[in-house]
Amino acid sequence: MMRKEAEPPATGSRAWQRRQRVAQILASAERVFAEAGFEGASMSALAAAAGLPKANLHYYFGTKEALYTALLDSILDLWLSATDSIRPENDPAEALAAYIHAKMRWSRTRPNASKVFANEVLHGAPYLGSYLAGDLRTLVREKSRVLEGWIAEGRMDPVDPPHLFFAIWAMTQTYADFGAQIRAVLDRPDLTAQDHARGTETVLRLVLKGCGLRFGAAESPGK
Amino acid sequence: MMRKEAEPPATGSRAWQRRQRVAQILASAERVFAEAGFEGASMSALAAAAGLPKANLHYYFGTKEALYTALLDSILDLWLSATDSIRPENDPAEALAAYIHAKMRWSRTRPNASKVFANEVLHGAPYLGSYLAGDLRTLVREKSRVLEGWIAEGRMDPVDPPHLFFAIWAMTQTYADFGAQIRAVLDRPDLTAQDHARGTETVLRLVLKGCGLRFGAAESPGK
DNA sequence: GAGAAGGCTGACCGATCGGTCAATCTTGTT
DNA sequence: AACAAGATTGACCGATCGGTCAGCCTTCTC
Repeated sequence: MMRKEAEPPATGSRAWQRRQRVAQILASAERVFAEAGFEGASMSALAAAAGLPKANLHYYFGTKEALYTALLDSILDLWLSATDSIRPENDPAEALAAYIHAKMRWSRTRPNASKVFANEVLHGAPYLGSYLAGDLRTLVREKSRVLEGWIAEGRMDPVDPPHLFFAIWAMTQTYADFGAQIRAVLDRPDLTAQDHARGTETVLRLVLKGCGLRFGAAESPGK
Repeated sequence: MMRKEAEPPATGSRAWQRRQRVAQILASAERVFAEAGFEGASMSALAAAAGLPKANLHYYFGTKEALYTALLDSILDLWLSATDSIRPENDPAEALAAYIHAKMRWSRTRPNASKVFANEVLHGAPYLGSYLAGDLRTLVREKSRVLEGWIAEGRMDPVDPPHLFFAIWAMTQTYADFGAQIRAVLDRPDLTAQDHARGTETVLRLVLKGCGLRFGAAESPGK
């Protein structure tokens, strides 16, 4: 649950190589955990996906649980980074639109990360629980206060801020988490750029108009 | 994927007892599969939850996979039953509101069923795939045509119908599937009736206003 | 009330699970 | 060149997995 950057080790050094290996294992593990879930992903499958012997994963992470939580930890950073646009001095419509765009982009570019997160929460968040009740709750309260400010100033309709966040998370992440269902219904082997554009436009429309804000076509911000 | 009602067997008869047992096993299996996923739910755990010896489950269902697909099958009926209100002769606002209410009610009363379904889709719908590409796709096309009719008549804004369905599914089911996250953020051991009311109101607001339809408070249908 | 059929279950099976470890190889330091 | 520390791996472990089966019990039929 901690983030630390600091002293980047010299390229090629021992510590650097170690980080490379760890990153390589986490990248392939993200795919396996997304497809199979925590219980369904076996250490041998994770090892095969990483192109390494099973014992090597245990050398780096100790246990399957530790590998999983390390992966979750790396995914969490992505989850929070998109709310930056929601600040009191910004325009509500532009801020929410930027947030939605960021979330939709994340679903398109990192669907497996989204699925790992979704799977964790779906099964009761046994490892993420304390984080959800901690950092995330704090973040939502903070951003909710911004929305309440906008509402009090008459800049948007009185939408319940936490529930608005739940709705935005749900609508944007569904394109990653439930991509199989969307692909099946739309009859596509993969979602096209146009599908994503239409999805983004639909989410923008519901949220912006739902909050009493202006909504032009996807990329025309004018009134 | 088939539905059959026909000849209800006499109470107390052999066939009747068998159905009772099957229903009892499916009910407890729904809970276990929802909490642990397909791979995470062991036959011994399923047996313990049902209060029966493991071999008894195999007697009724043969394999774990058969038990799982039987459960999925029983859940699917619920999934489709709520779209009845979306018919050309109905009022768009009332029809969508009824649909959303039905979906929200389902999330509150049958969260485990929703989770089992979500877990299946999340991991690529290996068992439901053909259903999603069959019955569900057909249903969405049919209902989308109704929405397109309303749009053509100027009775609602030009929202992309399939994506509107994706959004509604996502927003309503999130209260079941990601309930752990919502409870954590709201700091509740369980969601209250008021939480659900606020969630319902938020979804109604986004969808109705997003579609250019009237939206009064939750239960006041007036202009 | 005897036989058949269906319901039930303890004991067991091979396969696979997550994890361990000693031996070996590679790399950095001196 | 010699040594230490880190990295790698095949072989192996006990536990648990899904599944099987022979035998017992209960219930219905005639």
